[in-house]
Order: sequence, then structure tokens, then C-alpha cells
Amino acid sequence: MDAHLRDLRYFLAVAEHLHFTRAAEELYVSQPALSKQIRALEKQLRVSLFERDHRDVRLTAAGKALVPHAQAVLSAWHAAEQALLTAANTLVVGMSTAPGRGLLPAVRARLSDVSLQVRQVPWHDPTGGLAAEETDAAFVWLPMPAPERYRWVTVATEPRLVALPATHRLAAQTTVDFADLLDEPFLALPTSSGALRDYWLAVDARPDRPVTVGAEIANTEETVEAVTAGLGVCLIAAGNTSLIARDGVVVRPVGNLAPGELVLAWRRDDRRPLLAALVAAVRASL
Amino acid sequence: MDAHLRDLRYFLAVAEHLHFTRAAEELYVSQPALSKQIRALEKQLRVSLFERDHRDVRLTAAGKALVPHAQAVLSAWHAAEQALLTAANTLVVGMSTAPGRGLLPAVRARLSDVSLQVRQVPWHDPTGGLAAEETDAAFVWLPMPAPERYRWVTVATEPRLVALPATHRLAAQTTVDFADLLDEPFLALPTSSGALRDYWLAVDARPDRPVTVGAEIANTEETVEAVTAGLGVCLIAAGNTSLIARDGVVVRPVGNLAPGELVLAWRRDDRRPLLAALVAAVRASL
DNA sequence: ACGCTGTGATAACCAAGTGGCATGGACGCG
DNA sequence: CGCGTCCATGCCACTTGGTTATCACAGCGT
Repeated sequence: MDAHLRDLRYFLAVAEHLHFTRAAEELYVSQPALSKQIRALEKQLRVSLFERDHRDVRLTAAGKALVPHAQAVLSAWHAAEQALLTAANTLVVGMSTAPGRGLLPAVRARLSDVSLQVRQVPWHDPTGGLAAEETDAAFVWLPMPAPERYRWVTVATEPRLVALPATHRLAAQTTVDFADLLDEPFLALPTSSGALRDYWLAVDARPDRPVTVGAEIANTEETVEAVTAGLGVCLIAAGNTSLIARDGVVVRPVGNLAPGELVLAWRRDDRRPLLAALVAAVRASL
Repeated sequence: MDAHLRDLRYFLAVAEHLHFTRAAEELYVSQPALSKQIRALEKQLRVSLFERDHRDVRLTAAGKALVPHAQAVLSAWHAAEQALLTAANTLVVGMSTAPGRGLLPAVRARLSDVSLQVRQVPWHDPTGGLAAEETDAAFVWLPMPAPERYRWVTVATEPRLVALPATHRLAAQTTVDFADLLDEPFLALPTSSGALRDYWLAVDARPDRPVTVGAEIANTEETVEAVTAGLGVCLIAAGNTSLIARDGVVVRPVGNLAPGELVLAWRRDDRRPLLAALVAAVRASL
């Protein structure tokens, strides 16, 4: 009988990690839920896919046999989704941070025959979904990993400000000097975001001293939360001030910090006219 | 996001028939259920797949684009299932009618290292799931359609008896002459079963006069039901007497009717040693 | 016009599926 | 022996998928 594609994703995650708890984390579900789904899948297929004991998890012969086929099914489905988007003249645009500034409405107006699907992508992916081909274009902050694989157009160049708890000793000042922040714990992007993490920690602007990371943040809510809780301070782009400066969070300009560059990026090898039209529309709307 | 493979089957069924009611029948679900699922699929994919009005249903461009991909996904999954069965040393054996006679336990005993998955197949498929590659071997009654595609070994040769309502005028006799049944309405297999339908209607044994079909039957329960309800009489194999002769149904021998042949069949082009082992075990168990 | 027929959509309801949290229980380790 | 790790289980809430009954609409025949 037919399975849910989700179960195949679950299966592959467990097969990859050989560890239910970690696979569950990656999938953003609880470990019991994952356990239960895998058991259900095994029951449905009438085959045991994993041998588990308290020490570790191994693939059975059947499990090993399933891995490539599960991958094939999922990639066939991915192709199907792509075909649908093409058929519907739709581009998926990832957004690490909202470009804001009225840009999107202007672009949509110029591309009335193209439907744009805007998708918020979590911050652990510095390519905004481009690398995994989950998006066709993405608003991301430089630097990007593997820049030779992408092209981009700058959308905004904005100073980096610092977000502080309202109760912070520096919150009283109208401007903060970066030197005064050196000993503060900083909120950081997940390590998977690579050079971008360092960029928002302003590692370049620091003397040769390790940064203290107070917490990792993966979206706006977590950031506000973490700053309010005093877990650390955080550099943000000027354009995002309104998203962050609320409740107990204040935002202050920082002296002597190079501005950040928000770009619309796309895969260099993606030469679809539809995408070119999007890029042209964005350029024209700046 | 990921879909349920069932939804793809549903989609393909509607795409093929361009008719919700008929597709629903084929899928053995109600028409509203199918309608709802297709709507949900469209909503999930954010694309409309069909244009419907009261007269007919048409595929949209997106729908047309999805068809081949949906087929690809399903066939990839089919391959996955096959791989699992191979990995688990499992053969799927279809059963139009239980071979009974203690055959299956004997075969299992001889094939302790092979796991047999026995599956009841509905009577509208005279190949017992072999044609659709849903089974690796099947216990079916001759004649088979496209016999050049299959091989088989005879498992039992059994007289055909007639099942009658207990209240039937002929039920009082210990033996029934087929001539006395000519004017009776008969229960028939679905038309899709082709020559097999004629076989169990004993068309060969009739003078050139059309058969009256009282109802179509697709499994044992329906048969008992229909006979009891007096919708018609029905030829059955001697070995199935115990399945049918209950409640208000009696079974009587019929004079002058060639016996039926129950065979284990498999696809001629299927040369897997595992299958050969099954055939050998069946032969040895006769 | 009027009612019948065929067809998809909708409503109300119920069962099964899916997820979360708390907790259990087996094993290895200091 | 207690503790930590890690998968399984029990229980509960919410969602999903299915059923039946009914509606709405368009042709069609009278």
C-alpha cells in the first residue's frame, strides 16, 4: 500500500543519523513521535528496518535496500513539485530577512504574470534555500558560502546596529562604540551558517580574542526572546530595527562597523527566463 | 511539503477518468471523499489541477504537468516495495480462492527460509494480481487471460457444484442436472474477469441461449449474500463448499460438467530462484 | 414550465492517524 | 549504586480521511 512521503523523509533521517533523538531534532519532531512513525512504517511494510538496542541503531538488510529507493521516490516528488511551479509560472523566493522597504509589492506589480511564492527560511541556511534548491531566488545577507555558485544583485546596504536589553548598561547611550561590546556575550547564527555567523558577530572588527556566544538564534522571535532574557546582545541590520525593537529591547547605532549588504541571490546555473524577469523587476524597483 | 502517495493515486485516477464518480468507484472510496482529497491536494500544492463544471472535468496546465511526475513517483515507490520484498526474501502469493487442502502450511514448511505473504485478491482480476505485478505467484482458476505470459502448475482438479438457496425448488434433489439450471439467473464474476466469467457461467455447456446474470460477485461474502437473497445460483468448486454452504445456502453436485482446474501461476518472465523454489515446494507438496 | 437525472460540492459526524509530554526501562559508566 | 543516555510506551489533544445525507446546478424529456 502507499505510504506518506513524510515517513520516507523520517526514515532517511534515521537511516542517516542512526540515532532517533538526533534525527528527530533535525526533523523538528519529538523523539517519541519519530519512534512511533518508524514503527508504524515498519508495521505497514511488514519489515523491520532498524535493529535497535540501547547502545545503537543499525539498518537491517531491508533498511539498507530501502534507502536508495526512498531517495528516488523523494527526488521524483521534488521533480514533480518543480514541474508544477514551472507550469504555474511560479517562482519561490526565500527570505532570511524581509527585504521590506516596499520592494516586494513593487516587484509583484512589475511581474503581474508571474506568481511569487515568498517563503521564510530559517537562519541556519545562509543561502536562503538556494543550495537545497528549495527556492529559486532568495533575499540573503552577504557573505554567501560558495559564492562562485551564485549571482546576486544588491538590494540594500545598511548599517549594522546593536540590539540590547533595555536594562543594559549601554542602553542609556544614544550610540555604542563596538569596543564597548567586546566583552559582551553575543547571540550568534547557527554554526551551519558559516561565514555569515562570523559576519554578524563582527569577528573582523575584533581584536584577536574569542567571541563569547550567549545563545544561538534561528529567527526573529528567538532573537527578541534571547535579547530580552539577557542572554546576549546582537547585531542587526538597520532595516530590521522595527522587527526587533519591542518590549524590552532597544537598538543603538554602533560606531565604526562596516554596513551589511542585503542581496537578491540566485543560482548561477539557473538561466530560466522567468528568473531573469524577476531579477530585472527587482533591479527596476530599487 | 510532502504528500501522501495515496493522494497521487487519487489524482491519477481522476486524471484518467476525468470523472470524479467513476474514479471514486475505481478507488473504492466515496465520491465526496475523493472530491475532498483532490481539493486538499490542490490547496496543499497551491495549484488547481482540474477545471470542473457540471458537465465535465478537465485537467489544467498544472494538472497535465503533474500526471507524468505522479506516475514516476508511484512507480519509484513500487520499485521500493519490490526491493523490500526481495531483501526480506518474501514472495507475495495472491489467492482468488484459498487453495485450502493443507497446501499452504506444507509449502511453508518446505520453504522455512522464505517468507510467504498471502494476499486475498478480488475476483475481478483473473490473474490474481500477477498482471499488475502485485503478486509473485497466485492461486487462480483456469482459464487465464494472455496464457502465453504465464506458467502454472495444477494444484487441484475439482468438480464444479452449484450453490442454491436452501429454499430453491432444486435444493431438495441430491444431484442437479445442468439442463435444469439453464433458465436460472446466475451469479457472475465481474466482466473484467473475461473468459473466467464465462467459465463459471458454464457458457460452453449451454445451448445457444444468453445467460441471465442475477448479480455480479467479487468475493465469498457477496456470493453467500447473493445466493441467500435469491439473486441467482452459482457454480463453485468442490473445495470451496465449506466456504459457501452455510446459513440458507446448499451445494449440490451437477451432472455432466467438466471439472475446474486450480493452478499456482506465475509470470513466465519471472526467473527468480526464490520463485522457482516456491514452485518446487508446491509441486513437492501435492 | 416541470420534474428527472447526472454530477460535483457541502455538511455533519465518526474513526484513525499524528503529534506532544511525561514517563518507563534497559544498559553502561564512574 | 545512582546517573546519564536513549529508545519505547501511555495518555491526551488535534488533524485528517472516510462515510452518509443532502444540496445546487445544468441538461433533457414531457
